[in-house]
Amino acid sequence: MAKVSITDVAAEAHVAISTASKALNGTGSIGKDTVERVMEAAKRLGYRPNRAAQMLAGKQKKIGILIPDFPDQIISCFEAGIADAMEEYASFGFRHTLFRYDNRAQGDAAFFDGLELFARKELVDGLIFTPSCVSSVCRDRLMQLSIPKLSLQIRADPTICTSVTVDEPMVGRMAAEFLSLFGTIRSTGVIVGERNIAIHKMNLEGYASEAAARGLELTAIADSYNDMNTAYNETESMLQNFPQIQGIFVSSYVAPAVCSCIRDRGKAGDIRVIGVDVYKETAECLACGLLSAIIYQNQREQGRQSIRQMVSLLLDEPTESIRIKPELVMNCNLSFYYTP
Amino acid sequence: MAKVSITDVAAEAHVAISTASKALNGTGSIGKDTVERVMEAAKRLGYRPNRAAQMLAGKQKKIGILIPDFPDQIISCFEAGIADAMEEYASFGFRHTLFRYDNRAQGDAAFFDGLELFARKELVDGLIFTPSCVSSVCRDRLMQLSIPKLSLQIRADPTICTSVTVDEPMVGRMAAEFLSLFGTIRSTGVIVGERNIAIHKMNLEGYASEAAARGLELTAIADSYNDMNTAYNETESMLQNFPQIQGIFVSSYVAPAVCSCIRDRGKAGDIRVIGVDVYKETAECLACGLLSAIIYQNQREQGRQSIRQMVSLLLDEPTESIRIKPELVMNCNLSFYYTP
DNA sequence: CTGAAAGCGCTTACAG
DNA sequence: CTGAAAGCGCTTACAG
Repeated sequence: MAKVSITDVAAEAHVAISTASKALNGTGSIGKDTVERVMEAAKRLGYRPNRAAQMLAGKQKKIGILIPDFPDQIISCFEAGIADAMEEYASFGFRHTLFRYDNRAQGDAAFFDGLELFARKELVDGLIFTPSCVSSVCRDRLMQLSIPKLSLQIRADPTICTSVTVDEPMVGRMAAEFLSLFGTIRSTGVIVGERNIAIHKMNLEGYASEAAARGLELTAIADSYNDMNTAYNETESMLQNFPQIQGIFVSSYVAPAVCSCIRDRGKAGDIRVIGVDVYKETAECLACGLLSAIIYQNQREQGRQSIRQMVSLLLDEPTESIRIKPELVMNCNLSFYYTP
Repeated sequence: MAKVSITDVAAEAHVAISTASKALNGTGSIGKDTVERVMEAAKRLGYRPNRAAQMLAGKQKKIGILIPDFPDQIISCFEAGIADAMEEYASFGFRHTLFRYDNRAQGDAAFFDGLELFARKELVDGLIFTPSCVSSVCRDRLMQLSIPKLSLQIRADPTICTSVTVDEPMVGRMAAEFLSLFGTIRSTGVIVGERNIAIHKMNLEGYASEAAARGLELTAIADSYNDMNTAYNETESMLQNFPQIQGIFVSSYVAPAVCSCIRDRGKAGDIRVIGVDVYKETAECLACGLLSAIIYQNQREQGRQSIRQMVSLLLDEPTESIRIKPELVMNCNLSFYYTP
């Protein structure tokens, strides 16, 4: 099976190489039947384009990345994964520009500004973004962009583009199974980010179903609105109102506040807490035992895969949304996930 | 920062492009001072070779892979990871040939045959292998091969080549931490493959140190010699001689036999078992609860990374041995690791 | 709508 | 020891 090149395809279809190239890529204007003939020839011969040659001949592709800037430690994980993958592709001719928008600003203004930056200057060939919004305005604006798009971290409407996210329900399920392992826990509580935001809802649903299957009771649910103080207070009232609770799952990055509250109330050791994501504060809680485990949402791998997907997109290969697997972090393997 | 190419380097060093190329790659024969001048120019300009162009111009690189054929389900995981990565690199011009040697045959004959196959025909530019042996003969034979080499799954003598393996001690440590989570387990046993084989020894040492740190007693150790019947019998006598044991770590793929024995003796539920690696039988034990968790030695990632490393090696980039992180598999996330 | 030609950045015979 | 030239497989102005 000798390697078949575009020259072979062109010959087989009785056209010039340049014509074959245009037909294959859908660029320029070529006769409908010519396209058909070339496509058939390519399929018959089992033609697979040589990426190295494509990169060398075409202009260098540039990937634009638009992500939030808070919370910094977690966003940095995405960046690390992106850097990982880019290092690999950079030597093949891919470039990238990363822009962080202020996701604590009023509304979605900062997100749109970032979008304009990339779109107006036409300086990127593909865009990876984390939407700050679900509004129809956002949707429309994104639809206007004719370059390949990919949503990172937050699942986008599939009619807009494919997504790379963690498997959200699995995060909750793993937390529930973990708490059930102890055998001694019966009543549990969950502190989510904000119940009616899709991602947190999915976390919660996963937790609820797995908890039910394992005989764990879901006694109380509270929203932290991603705020440490709120989380502390909600934990306090949860402990007061439901003294039977022995396990808590914190599905956003406020687990340290929950741990503080439990320690302050002298309940450390009595209540098992499982949080999400690995960063300085959760790592410390895990090390000192206030946190029994962490479900790592694998931001690094999410970042890495988003680049791979975008490269495929830019090379016209078909792609599908993917769900990255969460990983359970205990004390001994923490070093694989976090270095002070 | 405009992209700097070999043309720029050649100009800066006042030599022809072809001379610059040879100097940079150490091919052909060129004056010592010329090489120096080119190298300096390259460094000054921050030259980074374009891989796409290298692949296109050079002859297509072929990677040879020589791995055992037993146990099939586990070796297939390595293969899957290799296929993953090759799919990516194939479109850039890399090829590969995989050969499985019979690792249940007499001595190391089959391994050497495989080695000869690749070496004699000179049909590969780089070799990834899983050594069946640690003999000095093996060592010498490998040293003779002048192509880039990489040891997969089993750590090779670093003077021979770099390795891609799991973090062996961590496998044991995670098992110990997991068993300690229950809070009710005090006395534990370990069933290893073969105590004086390096990889199993490292598993055991990791387990022992983490167990000690967590107040777990390491009551008994037995060798299974990777044989199901032996494992069954060893478990039987362990249960008999040490009835106080409440947790068992099985560090080779014979966990199903250990589970069977425990079930047959009516001890299911009383003794927590944690095994390694995900395949049909362990997946079933996990699903039915005989196994409480599995430490996945991430063969797939090992396979994937071995290809990436080899690609780097073939492109003359520096590499270091890497230790892949094991992952804890519970019931709910089993689907990420195994599909019937 | 189609094709001949230049060129992407490199390596490798080949000739000096 | 050094260099001029061909060519890897593609894309993209450019000319018809």
